Amino acid sequence: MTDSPPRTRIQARNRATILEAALEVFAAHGFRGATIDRIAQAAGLSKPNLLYYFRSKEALHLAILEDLMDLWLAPLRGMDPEGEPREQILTYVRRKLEMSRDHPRESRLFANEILQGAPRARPVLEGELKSLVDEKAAVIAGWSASGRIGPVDPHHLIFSIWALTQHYADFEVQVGAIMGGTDPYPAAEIWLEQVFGAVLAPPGETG
Amino acid sequence: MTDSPPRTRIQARNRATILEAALEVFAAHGFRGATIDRIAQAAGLSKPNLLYYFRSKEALHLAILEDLMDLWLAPLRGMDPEGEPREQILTYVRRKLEMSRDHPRESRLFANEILQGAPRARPVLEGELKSLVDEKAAVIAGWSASGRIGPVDPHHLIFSIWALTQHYADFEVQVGAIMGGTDPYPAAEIWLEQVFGAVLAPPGETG
DNA sequence: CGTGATTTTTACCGGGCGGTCAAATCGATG
DNA sequence: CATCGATTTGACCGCCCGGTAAAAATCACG
Repeated sequence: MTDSPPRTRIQARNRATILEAALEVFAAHGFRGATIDRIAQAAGLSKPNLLYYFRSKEALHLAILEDLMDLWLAPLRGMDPEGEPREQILTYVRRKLEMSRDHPRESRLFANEILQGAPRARPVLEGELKSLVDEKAAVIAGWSASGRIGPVDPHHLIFSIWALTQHYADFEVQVGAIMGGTDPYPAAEIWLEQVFGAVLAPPGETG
Repeated sequence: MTDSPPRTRIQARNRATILEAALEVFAAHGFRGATIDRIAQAAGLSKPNLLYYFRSKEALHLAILEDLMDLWLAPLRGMDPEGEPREQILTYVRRKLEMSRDHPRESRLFANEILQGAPRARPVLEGELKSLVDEKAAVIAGWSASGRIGPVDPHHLIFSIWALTQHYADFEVQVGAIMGGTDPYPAAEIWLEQVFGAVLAPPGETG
């Protein structure tokens, strides 16, 4: 009754509302810090009513995680082995940065999960994520070996892209405290292009 | 009775033990996820006994935060305006990476705090941290303007150093899942030197 | 508009958590 | 070894939280 595609209009609407509210609350307070009551309130429902749609807090969190995975990995999946290497990687960087700007809650929810030791997401990390990363790392290694980009450590390059882009979402408060009221994203976009442009440049070139 | 320098040997020993245990538990579970009971147990004390040394969970967390601040900002403070620019920055990167390797719990505790919106650390961010960062950013800007390093955005350069180095502590589980059992730090050190070396290079130079 | 399924509400439970209190124990000092 | 402060313990409180049960309200459909 709680799983499987929604059978009624009400179910579809409420499940979506709940997921949205839960994303907000989980991202802001982490799993333990979030309470069903708060999520229900944010969704405009009573607690038992929410539990009518999701068996448990755990199930709700898991549902979000699954929903998010596709969105989250899309930019990396979109990196085309047949494309122009430098452009592919810089596009990946740009799309990841847009992800932080447009979906900071998703970023913080993931960050929370990983920080706590990924108690719920570990299978995904070791399965889907690892194989995708290994696949794309191989592509980058190929580009690097053929001299189309400079010599790079593909895995650490990917880590760097994650770290640099997600930082603006996950540590938003800190960035904000230091930058005052200034929106960091325009400058960040330019900066990240500069950083990765420099790293990817084949030896002997100058930007 | 709970504040001020410890008056007895027992107090000094127990306060230290508690802080150590609390660091462990707070880093692993966040503020809300950590329980006084768990911390007390990890410290080998009873819950009321712990509360004899720290008035409340809040006070304990705050004490840790204060204790940590010096350790945490030391690498940035150590950046010498009179030193050789490239070396100063690369040394900062190296020291920050060592911080992630040798003090991952501290890193994760901070990350947790910031992620939750820095409810307890915000004053420090907007005061001490901001002024230190602004000061060092000005130094870097000077180096950049005088052409001793390439043109960089000082604030975003600092953010990048934080993001890249802390990533290895805060997202350790994810890095571990992808790298298998391999220790990422040796490769990370080389990689980060490569990255920042490339970014800092004055135009026209080649590494 | 009646009827059966769906949705929502009200009331509640058991456990855990932050914190208190008073009594008991320990430990240094004379 | 007596004494007094420092330390530790056990018992407890009130609140919140995740989750349940069953009745009540609502809805879709003939």
